[in-house]
Amino acid sequence: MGITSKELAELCGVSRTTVHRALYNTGRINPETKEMILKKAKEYDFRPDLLARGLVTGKTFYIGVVIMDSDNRYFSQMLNAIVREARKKGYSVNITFHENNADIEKEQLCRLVDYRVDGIILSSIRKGTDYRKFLRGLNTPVVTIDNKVAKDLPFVGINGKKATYEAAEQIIEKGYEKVVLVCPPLADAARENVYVHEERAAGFTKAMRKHPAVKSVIIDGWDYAKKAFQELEEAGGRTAFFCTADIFALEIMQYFRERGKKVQRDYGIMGFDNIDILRYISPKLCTIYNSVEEVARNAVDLLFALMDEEEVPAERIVDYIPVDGETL
Amino acid sequence: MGITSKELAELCGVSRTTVHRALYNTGRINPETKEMILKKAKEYDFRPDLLARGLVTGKTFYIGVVIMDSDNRYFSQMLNAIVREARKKGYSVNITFHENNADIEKEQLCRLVDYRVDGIILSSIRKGTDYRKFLRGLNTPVVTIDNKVAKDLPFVGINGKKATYEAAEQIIEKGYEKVVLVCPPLADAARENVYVHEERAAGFTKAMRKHPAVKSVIIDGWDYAKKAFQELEEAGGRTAFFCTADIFALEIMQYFRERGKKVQRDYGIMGFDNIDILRYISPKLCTIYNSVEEVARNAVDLLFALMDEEEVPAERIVDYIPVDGETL
DNA sequence: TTGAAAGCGCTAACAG
DNA sequence: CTGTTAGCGCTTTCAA
Repeated sequence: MGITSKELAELCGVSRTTVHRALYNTGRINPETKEMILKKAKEYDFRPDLLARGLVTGKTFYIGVVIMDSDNRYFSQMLNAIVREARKKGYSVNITFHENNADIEKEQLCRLVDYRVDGIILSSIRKGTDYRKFLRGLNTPVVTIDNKVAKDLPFVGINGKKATYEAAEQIIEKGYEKVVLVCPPLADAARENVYVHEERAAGFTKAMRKHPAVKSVIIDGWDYAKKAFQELEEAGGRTAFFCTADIFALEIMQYFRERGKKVQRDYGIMGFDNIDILRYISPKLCTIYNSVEEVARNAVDLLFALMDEEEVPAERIVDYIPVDGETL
Repeated sequence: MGITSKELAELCGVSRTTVHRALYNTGRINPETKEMILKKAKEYDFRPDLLARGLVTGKTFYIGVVIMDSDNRYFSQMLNAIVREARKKGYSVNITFHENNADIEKEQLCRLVDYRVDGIILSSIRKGTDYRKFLRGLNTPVVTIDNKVAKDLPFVGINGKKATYEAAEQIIEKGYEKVVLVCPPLADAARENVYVHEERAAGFTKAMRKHPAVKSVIIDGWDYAKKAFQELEEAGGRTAFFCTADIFALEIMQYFRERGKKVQRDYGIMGFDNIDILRYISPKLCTIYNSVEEVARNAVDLLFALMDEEEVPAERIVDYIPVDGETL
């Protein structure tokens, strides 16, 4: 740290108030004193203590982010976009991970509030009215992303149900006789908020009901690759796997490859999210673009609106975009 | 925010000091008053204002991180590890990106200091004694990672030179008659700190000098995929590409695949870093594990030592680990 | 046009 | 064992 405003004031032979006025053009001030103060300020490289300012103004120009972690490719892209957006508006980002642990999530949220962040973006693993009450009790604007926590909490996400509905239709059109939904998180639905995946599963089942002739299977749980392989072996017609996240698709392709199964020849597969690493994967995975940048931008935007206490619609649904590939 | 310590004191009918003593076991206090205060504190969910505390104690329990961005897979893994390590020690992380812009880097560093972070981890794009002076002038412990900024600044990284030296030897042993080093950042060496890549290039050239019979080429600049392809076409013997980052290798493999070249049959290739997405890439890329977690752990560790004003060796070199694959 | 004084919420030295 | 007081560095009335 350099010099304080008090020291600067002494150096200039004026009061702290005058220094303040010179620096922030607030109130009337003699142009000459102002210039003199600015010169000295530059000379001594005065920079205000942001902690002290935050304490008195009640604004820290910080936003807090609580997500699972940044190992997950989707989240690290999200984080990147959030930091960028925030910076544009002069905000810094305080990042924390809950690591899929409900207690940690709560703890981190409290900590952020105690640091007086101006707002929070949260991808929660919790849900329900109790938790909504807790979030409200923080007395800090919170925007939820990905997983919806409760109906009336600000939320940004995509319409996953519609996306998977349409995708399933498309798969069926291609003539697959058996379509397997791979959705591991469903197994955790009792303990965690897996809204994102439930929505995607819902779209799938809705589509399958329309086509009773096509065989349909749902796989949940984290030994999904093995289960998927069994389904492929049993077969009973051309089989496609629809995964509720790209990462599951990649794991399965890997698993199948090691067992001599070739995509397109032996099976079809589709993912969801269009994470950036797909660029390096061959053959190109069919997927659905869950526009991270768009979600991030909207989340930050909505958060700022809430911080300004604007009356805003509490929900923003961003468009998804189907991405063509070579795996169906 | 909930209730303040002053309000809590009133509620309990004692002074703020007593409240403080009850909460933090400091100094003598009547067990009964203590219990009473703790009970009330819990009842009203008192949590101290961390900003105010930071202002008075001079410690914020924040560390700042300045890296390029979290699009880069290496950095997002790094970030993840740093946040984890920091949390273990009760610290939060304030994350900022410099986006390869020297001015932004400086600005972000200042901002972090003005927020009184207790220490900073920096992957810089600058170097030299002037910049070292600037960093010293921040009066905040700074640990540099990846790129060394100046000799006597705390630094954590791996021995890239030795790693590439050994790797090059290995490639040559496999009988390749031409080895191409792909190191795009070298083209930016005048403007940026590209220490990491310079080191890796140095190890390569050192090895090649030992084997004058093997043809050796160096490619820099960001149209490297095209250039690499030209080298392959010209050939003049079995050709291997040694890339100073996995990501370059992936781009090249992609580029070559689109042009009908098959790895191992038509060329050999090796990367550096062992980023996590390689797991999904087939064939498995030969590479060198740049132990992110290890680097992160050491960086945080070293930073804490500096913050405690311990006399510590300013440099920690972490081991790399060669990773076998199917691309040579 | 300038300055004095209060206060943000906390900690810490010093009295009682 | 408890309370008073001062102060971290800033902003913001209010008065001169």
